[in-house]
Amino acid sequence: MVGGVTMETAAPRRRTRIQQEKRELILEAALEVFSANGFRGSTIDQIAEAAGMSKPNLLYYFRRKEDIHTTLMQRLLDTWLAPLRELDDIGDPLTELRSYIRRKLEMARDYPRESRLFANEILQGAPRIMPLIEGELKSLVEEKVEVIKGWMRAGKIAETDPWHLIFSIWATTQHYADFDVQVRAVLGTDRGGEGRFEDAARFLEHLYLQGLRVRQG
Amino acid sequence: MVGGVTMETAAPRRRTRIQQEKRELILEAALEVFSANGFRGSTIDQIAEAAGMSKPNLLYYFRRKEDIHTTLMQRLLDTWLAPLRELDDIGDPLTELRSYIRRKLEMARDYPRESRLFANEILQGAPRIMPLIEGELKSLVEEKVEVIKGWMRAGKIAETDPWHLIFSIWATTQHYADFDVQVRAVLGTDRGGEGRFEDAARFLEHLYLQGLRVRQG
DNA sequence: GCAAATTTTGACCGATTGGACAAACGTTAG
DNA sequence: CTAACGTTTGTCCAATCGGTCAAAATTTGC
Repeated sequence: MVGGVTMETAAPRRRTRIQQEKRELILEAALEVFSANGFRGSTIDQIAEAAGMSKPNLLYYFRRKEDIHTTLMQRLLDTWLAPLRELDDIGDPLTELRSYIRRKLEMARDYPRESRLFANEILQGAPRIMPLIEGELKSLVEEKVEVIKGWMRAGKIAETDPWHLIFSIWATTQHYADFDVQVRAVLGTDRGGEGRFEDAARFLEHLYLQGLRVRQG
Repeated sequence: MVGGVTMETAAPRRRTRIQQEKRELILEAALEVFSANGFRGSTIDQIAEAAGMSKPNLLYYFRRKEDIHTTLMQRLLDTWLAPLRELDDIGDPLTELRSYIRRKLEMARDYPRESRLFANEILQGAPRIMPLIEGELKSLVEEKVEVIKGWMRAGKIAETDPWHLIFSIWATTQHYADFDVQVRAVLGTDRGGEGRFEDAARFLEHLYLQGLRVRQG
């Protein structure tokens, strides 16, 4: 087959319709299983069952368990960093930051599995996505740190550490996905319903808007 | 032995010197292994090797893998909640909160393994410590929420949601233990040294003190 | 010093795991 | 219809897992 007229350009083979569909099915199932049990805590059998297929069948689409995980992580990082990418120079700084916080909190509410998958990976020392952290993520943060520094220099928001500002927004918002069971258990049945995200949004908005407001005098 | 003069009061047998020492050794090793790999990701062999003994020898002191984990978690929760227990009515509210934040951040710096062990357990849905969360932890938080509410009623700090204030303090401080590799990678070699905890402390102090200050006007 | 109790070890077991493989099955283009 | 290709499955394997057990080595109480 080497040198054949219809030969594909090296590695990334074109996929058939079935392959595309089944791979999506597997990734969805794997997200469910991995986020609940971690990488080592999840078995191929669990993922295969969640995807409604046999283990050898699953291994026909992903040759190794790790391949599923890395594919998942690569996709994840893109959507996960989207809110930060939108943080832009135009518009009022406090409004921009408030929008960013709200978007991050909405992601924690609507995509908790993605958040937990990511948290699991970082907790284990990020053995499989360290390059992405040191590359894509780091440079994006550096870019946005400059934006925030600009706001501070212009006297639009209080002078604080932009890096730790970003960290604290990550921490406070993702907390509601990663530590969800604890949050719900502590709040109890009455306060722990769906309204908890509204309460959290209100609190965080207050904390950050007043905390970053420029102090007069 | 039953009915002997020196009989122990039922279940909790007194331990020999060797048992006490070896159990401590095992728990220390297990903390290292569990916090790095999670419960399912850790093997008894790993723990045994880290403790410098053979697997059957380890199983002589803890009959099941889960026993090690639960023992570790029970001890952990006590020391972990100590800073919150110290949060007291006496003294200036903002000073009390600042001390609490500082203590929590110091724990993240000095006991990152404990933090990660806890995070791992919560991430997996807290299957082994849910009772402690719903019991001891919940009632402690409820108690401290009342303290904070008192401060708010007295006009000492801004009126916000005390539950989410506590959550956000947990999130922002533990972040530096649980997501340590990410924090260090993003900050880079120059800013990611030991000084990062000082920077974090300064930022969090600013954020919370100004964020909770009573607004005039 | 010695007997009883405690501690340590090597060998072993059944269950589960990630993955390989060839055969069987289905689909599709000509 | 049929040959070629893509898909699915049952079976199997070696490695690893948590845990058992009896025997050996050691410590301890007297």
